[in-house]
Amino acid sequence: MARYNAKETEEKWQATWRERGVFHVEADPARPKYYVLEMFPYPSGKLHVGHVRNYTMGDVVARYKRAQGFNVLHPMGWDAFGLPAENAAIASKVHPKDWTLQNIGVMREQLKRMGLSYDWRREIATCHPEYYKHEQKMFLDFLAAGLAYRKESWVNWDPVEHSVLANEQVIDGRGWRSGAPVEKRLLSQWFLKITEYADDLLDALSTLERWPERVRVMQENWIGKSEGARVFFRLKGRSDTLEVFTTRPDTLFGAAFCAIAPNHPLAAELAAQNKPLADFVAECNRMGTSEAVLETAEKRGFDTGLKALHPFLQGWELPVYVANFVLMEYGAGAIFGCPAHDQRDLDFARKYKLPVKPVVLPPDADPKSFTVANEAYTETSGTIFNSEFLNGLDVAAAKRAASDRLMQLKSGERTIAYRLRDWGISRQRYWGCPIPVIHCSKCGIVPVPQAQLPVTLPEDVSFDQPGNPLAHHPTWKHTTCPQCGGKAERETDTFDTFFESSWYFARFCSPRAPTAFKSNEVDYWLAVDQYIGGIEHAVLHLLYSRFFTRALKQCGYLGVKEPFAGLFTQGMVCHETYKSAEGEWLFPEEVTKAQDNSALDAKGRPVTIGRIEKMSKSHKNLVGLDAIVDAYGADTARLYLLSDSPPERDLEWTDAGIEGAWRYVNRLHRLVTEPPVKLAAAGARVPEQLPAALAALRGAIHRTIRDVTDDLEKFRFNRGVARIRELTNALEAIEDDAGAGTVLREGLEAAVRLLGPMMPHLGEELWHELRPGNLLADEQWPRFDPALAAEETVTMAVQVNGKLRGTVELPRNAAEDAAKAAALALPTVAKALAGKAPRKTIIVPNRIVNVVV
RNA sequence: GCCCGCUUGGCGGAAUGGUAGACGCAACGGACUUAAAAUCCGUUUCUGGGAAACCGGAGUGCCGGUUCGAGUCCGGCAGCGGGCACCA
Repeated sequence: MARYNAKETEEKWQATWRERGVFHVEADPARPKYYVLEMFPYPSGKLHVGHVRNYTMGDVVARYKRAQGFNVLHPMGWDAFGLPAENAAIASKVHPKDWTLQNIGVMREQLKRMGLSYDWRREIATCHPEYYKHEQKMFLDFLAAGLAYRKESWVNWDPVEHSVLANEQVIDGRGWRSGAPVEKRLLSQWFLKITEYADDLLDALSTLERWPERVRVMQENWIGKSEGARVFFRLKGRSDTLEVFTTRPDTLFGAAFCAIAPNHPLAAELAAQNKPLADFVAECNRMGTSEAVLETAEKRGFDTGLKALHPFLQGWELPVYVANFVLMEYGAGAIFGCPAHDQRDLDFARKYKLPVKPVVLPPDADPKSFTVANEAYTETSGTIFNSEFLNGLDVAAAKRAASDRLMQLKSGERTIAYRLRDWGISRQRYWGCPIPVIHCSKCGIVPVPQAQLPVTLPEDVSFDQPGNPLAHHPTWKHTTCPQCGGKAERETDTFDTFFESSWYFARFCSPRAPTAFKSNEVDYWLAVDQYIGGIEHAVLHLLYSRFFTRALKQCGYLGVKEPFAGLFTQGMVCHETYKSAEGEWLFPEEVTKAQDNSALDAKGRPVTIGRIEKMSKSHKNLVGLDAIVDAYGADTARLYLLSDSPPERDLEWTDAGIEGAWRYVNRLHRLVTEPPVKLAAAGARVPEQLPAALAALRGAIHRTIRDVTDDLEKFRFNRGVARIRELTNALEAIEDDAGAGTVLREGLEAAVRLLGPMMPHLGEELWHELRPGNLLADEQWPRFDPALAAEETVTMAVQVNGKLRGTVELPRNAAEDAAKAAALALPTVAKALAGKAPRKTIIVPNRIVNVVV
């Protein structure tokens, strides 16, 4: 028996699709559109099977929507700027551009072998000036609109990457790529005003109905909105005030101290005349900010001797401390401490012997005896006491009353604080988009005139010394000031690479347009209807893109503010890990597994089988894509990636699993090419009257069409595959009878069409076998007949007191009396009743009869 | 600490409040074969009785509740995973 020749077949149909331009697409206002997009890859080298899971899912959606008549945009490109290219340049003397373009070449061919339905004419790579020149213009527009600005600030410095990182790129105090503990440095940097949109980014989350709840919650937490008040404390003996932020103005009468951040301007001012304070501030700045340090760090303060005057009570003086736990970046960089109702303030108060006065009385507590010992009362239920005009109010009312009084006294106002901070976009790296500004000693910072764009990267760079090659370049940065014509220097920082990925989805609509976007194209295609990618971008790329789209809208580029109407976050592909006796990671192909599941390396030495982890270069637990496609074909890999786990969960890649998918590919191929009964001619009608078994099979065919369609709508690919396998099993078991050939044909055609989006090459091949002439890719999605899908007889479960005692076969929609009679006629039911008369009978039509005694 | 999510056979996983374990993987037994591969058939939640056909009992992390009926809904607990966190 001939095995399916995947390689030959897949190449044949890929050539056909390519020659006929089947997946070329143009905007067409007369047709409904559907934009499917998978997060585009960084061209890091070669693809492994873990990379292609989300492309496969996107392709299923694209092909399915196409078959349903949508005008489907499904593009692919390359997030081509980034640090690995520079690291490769340093390590192996290859130019980042050459390295990147070469990788793109390799990966493009790998993707093409997967048979993905991309319109390859729309391919973009973000490292080309034809792409990045547009974002240079965007930046200048943002600058003009006040959405981009430069400031000196304490930034996250990655000592391994020799560059700044955004807050979103610091994970547990370490660089997101390098894993190195991040240091703080004071640098002048470019920022985008994402905080300007904090409220809108938060509010609009509720409109993203087709986003995973999880991602929305993560963005909500990241934005971190807190409603509260600013309080201006007058300072004794000074004319200025100290501003603090609090979410609990209701506890102002419980205040015991104020504290400011070590890098607060007031701290700097006081330290100038106070050596011990200066030493304390210096010590705080030396301290790391990693999680481990913070966990163990002692809460420490330094009494400045300054006194803050309480806004509500004349003569009440609070000591002002510099404290190591107060952050300059949040709120006002200063707090007031209420020890009774904040655990950290309580610890601080005990340490420095400050008073602890409770002002919120818990429900049922006695105002005369209630005290706070070692645990602050942080709940917001209770009544305010010890608080003058706030006494007797609940917490919410007291917050309002306190804020109102602050306003009256001009000692404060309501405000909202966000955890979100502006997006620092400067990177001290070569392989990125140059920031189009010029530094002039006379004119200051001057934008590059739009007519001079793009500012292109110089190609003749050297990576011999650490730091930014652009800064070391002998000539590139030297230029003239566009304003005064004098000597000036170019900005040598480049954009964070998340800049490029914040608008690429819109560029795909008109990828060769001379301007960034053609309005008729972006208006037609955006927003992306279905976006697919990893959860790791929940607060990176996905938040930046939402902000960027709003900024582009503000500057007149686009009409939409939300880029992605639907989002699906797929699980990762995992694999066992292997370690040699020396403790070195081993690739799966270096390991041989024995029957008892023990493992040996190439030289026969024992190998430790480690945890199942996400496929990654660092763990070497990779399965190369080429080897799998060579051995089994793209369709087998696609089927496995879709069928073995629900798409949002992780999937473990195993040899046995891919073998199982390969078996099914061959089985289906055989079923069509060597059918168990002679197939009727194409287009032959199914007879009206069929033997019972064939009628039942026909019902199953139509139910499968109905249910698989529903599964694809709901991203339940694994369930859909299971249903089609069930149908295949039933078709294999068909017995020859009158009309069998027509029913089998109907079933096979349905199965092939339903599997088409998942296994497009096999689909074309089998469709060609069944219906020579038309491409499956051009066929409509199959329809089902509801009358046929409805079962003629149903199996009803029969319970006595909720316990299953048997089943009865009845005609669909049988009368309740008939169902009851049939159920009571069962001997097992009679036995369970033990002579007692049924008290009640519950009947759910076509499902269950429950006899209650 | 706060906020999410998850917990079903040996494994991945199915089940609009209505027959728990579809579909697959693995394992075991058998057929075909000189043999292997491939393929095909069968068994496989646990457990009691039985030579067998078969007849029973228990079972979806744990405890409780709602319901004629709970994997599914509600309350509590545990474990695992994730996000945020000196955030005032």
